[in-house]
Amino acid sequence: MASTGAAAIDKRRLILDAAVRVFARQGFHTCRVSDIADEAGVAYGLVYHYFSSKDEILDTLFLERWDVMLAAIAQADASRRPPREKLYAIAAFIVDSYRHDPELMKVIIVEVTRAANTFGRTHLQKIRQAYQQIAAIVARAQAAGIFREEITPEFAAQAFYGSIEQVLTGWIFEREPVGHEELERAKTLIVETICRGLER
Amino acid sequence: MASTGAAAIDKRRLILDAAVRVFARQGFHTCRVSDIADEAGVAYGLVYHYFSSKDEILDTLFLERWDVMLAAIAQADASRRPPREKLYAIAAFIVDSYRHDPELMKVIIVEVTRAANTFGRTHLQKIRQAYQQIAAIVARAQAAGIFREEITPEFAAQAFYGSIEQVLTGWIFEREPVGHEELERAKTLIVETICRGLER
Amino acid sequence: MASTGAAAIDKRRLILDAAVRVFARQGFHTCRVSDIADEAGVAYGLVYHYFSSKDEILDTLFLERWDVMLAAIAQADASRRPPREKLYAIAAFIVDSYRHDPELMKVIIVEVTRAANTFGRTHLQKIRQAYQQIAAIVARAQAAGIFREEITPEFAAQAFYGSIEQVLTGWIFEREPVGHEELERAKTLIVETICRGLER
Amino acid sequence: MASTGAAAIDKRRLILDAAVRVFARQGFHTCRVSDIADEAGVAYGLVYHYFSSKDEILDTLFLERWDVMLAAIAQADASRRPPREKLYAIAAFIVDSYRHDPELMKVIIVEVTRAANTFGRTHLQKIRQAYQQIAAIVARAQAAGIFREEITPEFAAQAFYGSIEQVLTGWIFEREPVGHEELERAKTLIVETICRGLER
DNA sequence: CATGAATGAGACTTCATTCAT
DNA sequence: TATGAATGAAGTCTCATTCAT
Repeated sequence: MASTGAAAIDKRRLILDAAVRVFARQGFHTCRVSDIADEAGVAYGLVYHYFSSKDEILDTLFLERWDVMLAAIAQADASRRPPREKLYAIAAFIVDSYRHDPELMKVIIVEVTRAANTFGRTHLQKIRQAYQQIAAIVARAQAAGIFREEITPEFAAQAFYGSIEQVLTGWIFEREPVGHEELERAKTLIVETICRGLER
Repeated sequence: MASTGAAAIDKRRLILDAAVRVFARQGFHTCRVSDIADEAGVAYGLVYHYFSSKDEILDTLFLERWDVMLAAIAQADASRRPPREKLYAIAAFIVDSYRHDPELMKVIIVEVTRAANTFGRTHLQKIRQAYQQIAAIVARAQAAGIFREEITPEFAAQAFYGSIEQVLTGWIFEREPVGHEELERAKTLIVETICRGLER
Repeated sequence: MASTGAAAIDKRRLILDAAVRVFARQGFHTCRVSDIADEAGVAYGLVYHYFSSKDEILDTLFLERWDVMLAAIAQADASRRPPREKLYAIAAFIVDSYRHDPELMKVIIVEVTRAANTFGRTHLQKIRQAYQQIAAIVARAQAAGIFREEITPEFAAQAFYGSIEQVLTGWIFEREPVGHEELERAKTLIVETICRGLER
Repeated sequence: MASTGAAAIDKRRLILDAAVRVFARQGFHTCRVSDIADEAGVAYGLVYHYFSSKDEILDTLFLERWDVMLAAIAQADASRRPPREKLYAIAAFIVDSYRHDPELMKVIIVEVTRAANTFGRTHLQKIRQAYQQIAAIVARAQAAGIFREEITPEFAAQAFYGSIEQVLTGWIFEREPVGHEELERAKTLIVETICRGLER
């Protein structure tokens, strides 16, 4: 009995994971709820037992992951390391997120971040939080005299995050999987380029 | 005959311009073909006289604009100016494109990229061309000893374009229109930051 | 060309008439929109071209007919005849309505009255108007000393209308069509019974 | 055993009573089986332990109550009182039924009596029994020379029952609860009006 | 060119019912 | 008895596309 609890498959999780694969493969608008159910190997209706709509599935996936990222950024900022290392930690986290689950990152970048428009303003708020946290790191680095003042922290955050997202977008639309080497290299290139642009 | 051609309202253009506004407002998937016809003030069926499908309207908008951008990049590259100025010309062109028609830029950034996933790979190819042209500029700057070699041209192009796109995305999702000042400033910030990161 | 306008089949009307037959046969909740389309011999989507929902079809049928009835009651009341004749005119109108289109009356009595609960309060208001107009006739007959004062006009209207509706309900659920004789007889019986109960 | 039987809450009853409230509030078609379970405070599946379908719940409610009414009518008829008093007893029983449980009466009148259509013919048969018993009372009153012969007993029963039902329908769709006074008055008005119409 | 009625496939969502525990 | 997760058929509504005029 006790073991059942542990062994029991969490159908809700099953559905979420299936949704990631289906959204990544077919796109949110192009896929049908039945595709998700099929991919998860559950009955159609069960999807609606756990989620009130197709939108809610995407929302859930986004929020789950984005909150983890906000936490990672916060943690990077909390350390006493120099700003360049903080930004490296953030870049590394995002790149590793892609390595760990490229399909989920594809869904978040392609379907949510760009669609923030159509969805409620909630996501927009969440997304901005990330920029703001990064901007705060930059601002503090400026106050400490490490980064120069000419560049506004807001812009710096956009350049930093935009560069990362663009690199990921490139990988996402590549036909072949990206090698470990290239992933690691990207972390360095991003920080190297942007920080050099920001430092005194 | 000639006079009719000149006086007659170009309905096709009317439809395309209306589509930009509708796509920007409601999103490509959320809007209906009839919304476009209504916005253009033409009959429903006329849309299908000029375009074979809803997709084709988006394709047309994208290709029209993207080709102009590819030309602008090519032109920037063709000049004998130093690389920093070439990149400035490109950033300026994109920012000015936004100033001139923010709704069109919104559609291209938000809707096309997302659709690139679902639609055929044609767009992807076109989009890559831009990166490649930018990367070529970087590569030549490296060969000339102006940019350092550590950063690959491909990544440099992604960082450059990604930064711009992110800035535009920020404006796009802002509720209030962006001032002229900020637009001009963005051009400088982008080039300043990225080029400084790339230069020796 | 001119003839086309006249000859052209009004598809909207076709759908409404088909809906009456289908609602009468299967009941509003039990029938599908496709049943209506099939019965009307039109494409599924056309139903939604003319009506925004299944509910709206029922609404339309009810309002169309009920307004005619309200007009008939008003007209009966407008005459200078004695109250008994006014009530006879009303009973006759309703019975003749049944004779003319028993299916429509079935729909209105069985489906609308029931739905009055679920639907918005609009119908309820309309339905009440009929009672109020009848009650007004009674009230005036009382003032004229023709009907006795003990019975409130509101109750008299309910008894009158309730009797008619019950007779119709009987016919509606009968397997065999009701003969002309019985229809005519009913008019007299209703008025005879109720008016005798109301007169001094 | 005996104590358990007494102490145990009769879940079946709980479900039936909850169904009355839910059907009255939302209508039979509009409510879900889960709404009934929630209202009863029992698990979803338990409803299906006691009833084989949603329909059966409504059937049960109707039959339970209608049989009581048939018995009441039979009892009224069994007495040696004059016909007017018999009819008063019947009217009183129905009005008191409403007083005692207005929601149940609403369900029976709105959802069953009018829906007899959709449901099997069983209910129709039951409903007709009531009319027939009332008609029998009238017929006997005619044979005794108390009621006049011009009005057929069947019509008389319809007028009588129809008046009552209409009054109840009025109360049912009223927003405010009906006072004791009005309830009592209705009994008298109904019998007064209809019997006067029927008597010699 | 222009119109908008007509078509019908397709998607989401609901919910009665079943079933394993 | 009691629970509520699981099933999947069915229905409403949408909307891209076609077509007759």
